[in-house]
Amino acid sequence: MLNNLKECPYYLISRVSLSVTAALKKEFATSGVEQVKPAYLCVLMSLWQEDGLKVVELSKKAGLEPSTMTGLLDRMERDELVERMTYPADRRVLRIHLTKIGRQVRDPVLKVVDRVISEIFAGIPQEDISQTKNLLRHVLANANGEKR
Amino acid sequence: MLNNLKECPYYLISRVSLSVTAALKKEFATSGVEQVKPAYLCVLMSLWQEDGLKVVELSKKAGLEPSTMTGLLDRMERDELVERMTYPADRRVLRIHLTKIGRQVRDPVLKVVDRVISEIFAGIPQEDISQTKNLLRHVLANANGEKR
DNA sequence: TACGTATAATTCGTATACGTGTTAAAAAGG
DNA sequence: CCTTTTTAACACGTATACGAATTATACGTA
Repeated sequence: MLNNLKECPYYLISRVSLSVTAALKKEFATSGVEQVKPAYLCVLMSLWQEDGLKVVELSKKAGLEPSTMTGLLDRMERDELVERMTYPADRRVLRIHLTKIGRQVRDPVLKVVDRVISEIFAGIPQEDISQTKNLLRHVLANANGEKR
Repeated sequence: MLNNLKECPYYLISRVSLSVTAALKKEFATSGVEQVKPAYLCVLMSLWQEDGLKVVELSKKAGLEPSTMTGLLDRMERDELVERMTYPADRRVLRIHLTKIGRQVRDPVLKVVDRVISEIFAGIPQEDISQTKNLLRHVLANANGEKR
């Protein structure tokens, strides 16, 4: 039975997630992309690959609930990174499009992400990082598969 | 340059953290410990080891800001798991004590945590889990060490 | 075509976390 | 002592996330 916080994988994963979020937030704020927040990343990366996705498609890719995506898009629209556009072929749907700024921040944002990730993994062999990424993907598969 | 969400370690870690949180929440709710929320764990585990800690000590152990701990303790007090007690020797300090319920939930809560963790890591060799835990501890050390 | 069902997006209430600023009390330094 | 600094806890505003309920629209079927 677990009784030490530092031995608890849940504690470790949560702490790392919060630490990386804090590091990204700080770096965005001081790297000329002040309007970008860590949570925006999953939307931006999806739209840089394919612009004009629906809210449902974005939530699916990001692994977030649609209701969470609504608030995220509100803030991203306020920060002039995306726009919601109506879709006449299905009037329930909104297509999310990058603004000019949303396209322009791509390179600096990806540079920040690369820098933060390499700092956070400093001194850890690439092989270990790959193995951990595989383990995390396995865990996600467990979590999603066992829900049904 | 990263351009695929599934390759991004930050995405993987965040998703796993949220998945485990959701699984714990659901299991607590259906295992006779309805009043326990995943975020309470870091406080409960600290107090089960040593009751009567100060707010600052709890935040330090949990890796959370004191202002976050205030809200957490508000909810835990509302849910009758802990009480704030004044400390005459230093009137700025509040000592956090487990209630009777707070002590009673220990076994069922730890059982839920064990169960959820073993489900989430199903099919993954113990050795890989240990290696990942080491990597995460290393990452946390990087994150904390480089702040100064 | 009309009705029931499904889907897209949102709203609302709650939980969790941060950072800044505030207040009270203790500690330190002259 | 008295002033300055530090410390403990909290208040407040904001960001992020969930789930249940709601609204508008589309779809399937009788």
